[in-house]
Amino acid sequence: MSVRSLCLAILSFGDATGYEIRKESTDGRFSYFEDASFGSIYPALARLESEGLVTVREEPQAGKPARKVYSITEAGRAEFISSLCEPQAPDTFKSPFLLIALNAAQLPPEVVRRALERRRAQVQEELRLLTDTHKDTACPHPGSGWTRDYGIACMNFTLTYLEEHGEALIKIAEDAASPHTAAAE
Amino acid sequence: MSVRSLCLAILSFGDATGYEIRKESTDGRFSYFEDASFGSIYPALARLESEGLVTVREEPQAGKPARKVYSITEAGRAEFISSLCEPQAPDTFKSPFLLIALNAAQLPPEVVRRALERRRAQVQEELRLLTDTHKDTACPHPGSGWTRDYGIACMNFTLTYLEEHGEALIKIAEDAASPHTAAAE
DNA sequence: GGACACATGTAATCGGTTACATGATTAC
DNA sequence: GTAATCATGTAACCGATTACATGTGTCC
Repeated sequence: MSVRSLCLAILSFGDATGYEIRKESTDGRFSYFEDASFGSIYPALARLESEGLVTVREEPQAGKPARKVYSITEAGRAEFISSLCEPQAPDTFKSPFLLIALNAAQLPPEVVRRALERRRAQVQEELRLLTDTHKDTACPHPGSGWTRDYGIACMNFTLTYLEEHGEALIKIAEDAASPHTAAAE
Repeated sequence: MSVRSLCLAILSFGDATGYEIRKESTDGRFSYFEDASFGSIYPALARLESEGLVTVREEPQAGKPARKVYSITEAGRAEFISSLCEPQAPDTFKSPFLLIALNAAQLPPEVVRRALERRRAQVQEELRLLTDTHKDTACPHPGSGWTRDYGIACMNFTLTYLEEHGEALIKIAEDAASPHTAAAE
């Protein structure tokens, strides 16, 4: 998914500035689709405007550059919906954590322990974000409820699994670090 | 994670050619870390060799270009291990499927149904790959057992969730498509 | 006869990141 | 005082993809 489609997707949920789009793609709900930086968002937005898929309205502010609030047009919405109907790309999961886990026996136990803790914290943070969302949004799209529940279920499962099996992974690292102790056990 | 690190990671598990590295990164076990194409792998391998992190040995074959089998050196292994000790990047999950789910109410029910089916098939295929792996590899790294079990657990959970809640998502699309029928129910 | 797996490599291109440029306001 | 948030935009750079170039063996 390109930054272009990302902008369209976010704007289909409501007006936003380039700044806000970046925030949503990095932290917010849309982090599950693509994250992008300013350097790609601003040019994408300008191009979308020249193509008539979005419109801009400037809101001057004292001291700051004027906010440029973008809205999706009918043409933009149509392109977005039709892009969703095309054959979807497969979901991907990239895990630096699993690479550490895979090599647990070659690493110092503290590194493995830290990796586990980082991953746990990350999952918990995502869970927090997901459960927070449901308060403020009064069900704008019915799909967002389903999606949120799906996310919460997966994150909860992961968290439990990590808590239940994390020690086993640390033990792999410890046993490899001092095989004698392991043999004595 | 760069293609460079990916090559080192794969070679730390055993010798391989550029062709094999690509296969493992696209389909195989290493698809959880990064996938890369020939255009990036061959130059990366050449550079790693010039830096002394890997060695090559050519195996001539009749009719085909000679296989260039790469092996990791001690220096390469050291760099790989030390890269794992550095603060890890967060795990990421990118889901074209969830974008469709999020917009279920705006889409034709068949599109949603197809998306669900595609995702289900994808998870099942990953599961098959994971369960197959455990036969042929006679526990080379202890970490690979843990990683595999983790993957199987997550995939199984996802599969069950999709089977149990898929219909609800399709219903969202159907109700939005024909609100009268929904009201009559 | 055509598609696909094997096998390596280069060049053009492109999408995106990083760094730069600018600057007020608010919180610690 | 210093960091973070708000706010936009450009230019240099870079990593990676795509397409191209070449060629055999095997399966359908």
